[in-house]
Amino acid sequence: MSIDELDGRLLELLAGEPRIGVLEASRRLGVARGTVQARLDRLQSTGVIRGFGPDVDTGALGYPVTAFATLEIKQGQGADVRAHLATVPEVLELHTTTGHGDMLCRLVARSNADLQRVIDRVVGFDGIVRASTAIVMENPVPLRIVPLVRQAARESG
Amino acid sequence: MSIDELDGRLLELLAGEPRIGVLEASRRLGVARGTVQARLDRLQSTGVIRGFGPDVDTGALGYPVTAFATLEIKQGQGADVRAHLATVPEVLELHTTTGHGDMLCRLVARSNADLQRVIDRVVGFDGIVRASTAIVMENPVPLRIVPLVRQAARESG
DNA sequence: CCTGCCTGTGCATATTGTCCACCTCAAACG
DNA sequence: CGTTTGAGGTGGACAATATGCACAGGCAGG
Repeated sequence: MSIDELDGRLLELLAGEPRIGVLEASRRLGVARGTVQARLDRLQSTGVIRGFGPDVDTGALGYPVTAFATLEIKQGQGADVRAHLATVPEVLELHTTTGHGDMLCRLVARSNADLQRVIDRVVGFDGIVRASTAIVMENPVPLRIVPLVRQAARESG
Repeated sequence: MSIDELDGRLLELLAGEPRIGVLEASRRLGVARGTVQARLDRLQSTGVIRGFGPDVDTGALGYPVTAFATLEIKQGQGADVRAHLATVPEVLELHTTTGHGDMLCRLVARSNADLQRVIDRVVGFDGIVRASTAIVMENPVPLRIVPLVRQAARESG
């Protein structure tokens, strides 16, 4: 289920102009519409493309502060902590990791002051032993997949 | 730029079924098509919705390993390091932060062994003093925005 | 009263999903 | 070695649907 060069170009095109339709894509890629349709279907059914969810800017939503928190969890409390964090809207993402901490989560808040409230809510839970927070100042490389897709496509051909 | 309750429901709907069109959305929300169109336009022009980029699963692409690396940067080398990291396809995201490290980046790799290669490439650069890596084992809360959107919508009404 | 927003509606155009027959290439098979 | 088979691409067709755009009317708050 690897990606070939055409898939790569298709993904790249979609990443650049997501609203473009199958027909327009086929024109730009210089292939038949059915081909694009088939590729898209395959990419979606193999799970390479999970979906086309709207890309929401939390800043514009009123949550301009982003932070990452590393959490240390009490033995055996993992499941409880996960459940707890899942109930906090400001927790956008949660990973369990190896290394010094046990979990890493991405938070947002309305302000630096508000971040304190969010953190209190996050760590105000029994299973969490320690938390260390890093506030994001700049985001020089926003989440991107095009370079990786390009590499994946190249390595398959 | 805040969000009202209708915007919230629209975003939620789009997040759940991104491929649905304006017409279908208007049916589900019980409002006129023009209204949905206007709301969508506004959400996009105010930047709340950045776009509808394809949600690519790096695992399905052949990069099942995710890791977060905290980097400590030599004074004044920030710009160079940013430029360096931007050239590494496996760097999906990069933030500059407060706290113990100076930067935090999200990496992917083809395998744990491959991760070593990626890390070597990332830290094999003059401006980087120290790096500590946390490998992601599980992702109990994948990137989500619905709960936050719901809260933002509630707080505006 | 006026402005902004939503509604319901209509229209011409473009796109979609889904068929089909045909072609080519490469791999599997006799 | 020649042949069969299958997968994938092509170009074209079709009805059904969605889109962009425009319009007039209703309703609320300033």
